[in-house]
Amino acid sequence: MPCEGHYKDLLKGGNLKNTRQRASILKALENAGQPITAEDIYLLLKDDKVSISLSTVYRVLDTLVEKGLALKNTMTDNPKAFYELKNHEHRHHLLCVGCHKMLPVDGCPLKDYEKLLEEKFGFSVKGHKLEVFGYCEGCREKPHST
Amino acid sequence: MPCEGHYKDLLKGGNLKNTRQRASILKALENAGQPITAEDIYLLLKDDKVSISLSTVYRVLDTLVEKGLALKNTMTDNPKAFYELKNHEHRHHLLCVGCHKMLPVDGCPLKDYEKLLEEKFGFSVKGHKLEVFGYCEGCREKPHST
DNA sequence: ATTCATGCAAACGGTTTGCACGCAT
DNA sequence: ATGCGTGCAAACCGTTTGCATGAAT
Repeated sequence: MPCEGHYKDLLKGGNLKNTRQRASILKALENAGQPITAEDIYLLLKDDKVSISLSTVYRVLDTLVEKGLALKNTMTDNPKAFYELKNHEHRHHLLCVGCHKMLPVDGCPLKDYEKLLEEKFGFSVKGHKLEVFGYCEGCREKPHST
Repeated sequence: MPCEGHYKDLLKGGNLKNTRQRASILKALENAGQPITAEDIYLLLKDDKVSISLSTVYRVLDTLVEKGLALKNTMTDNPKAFYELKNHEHRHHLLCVGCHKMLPVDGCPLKDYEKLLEEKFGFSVKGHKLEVFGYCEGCREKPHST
């Protein structure tokens, strides 16, 4: 349960001025607890009576990613980028193509694979993106419900 | 070494008219042997004196994907979509962030993982996208060459 | 002859950018 | 006081679409 100053420190660590917009975006990302889009953030903050512009959201997110405080992701067949805080454990998400929910899964199946790539191909792995899609438990029983 | 009629059959199988543009796009995808963008195809065909428009390239690619003849992929930090023929073995690519080459890797580390997801979460996996990035053998020795 | 594919140009949508103003330091 | 951050509106760029023409069946 982080206090408000929490965001302040995060920002200071990146040599970033502690503005209301930036702190609000960090808070929104943290509250979400899963990847959300720039527009999501924009609307969340509007609801919260935080005055902000969409371009600022994009600029702040870019900065956070650049400073290593956040992660950016895109998924095929959705032009919008998703952002998440780089706080929590490394994890992936299952995308239900029925209800479009994202199911977080802790742990990562790729650790050994990356080691193998280093050894076999001399490829120095810096990161990866994994997108698994299919039907969640609820939707697999009624796959034509949409 | 497929003959020209090869493409014709592919198209017929999808109830698609056998046009010069479609056959050329299929050929370009096959020649490439790795994921390429719509613009890549457009330029390749222009060089080859095949008259075609960019929108046709997009429309044909969409159709091919829809018919299951091709795969579409997007990578974070590159807004362009990549397309490849769905001919060959399932495989992934290593993206070098130094020289931006794509290194194909046969095989897939996710088979067991997908089985696990089915069992543990009741999630019916339909497919996945994997993007591994880092430095290739050539670039890891001179990572600041760009 | 009919239906489907193509080319062109204009629209679209998410993201980026230039510039003037405002706020954190 | 200074420099970085923000808002606005316009630009950007990959992609999509409407419509009239053209080609495959």
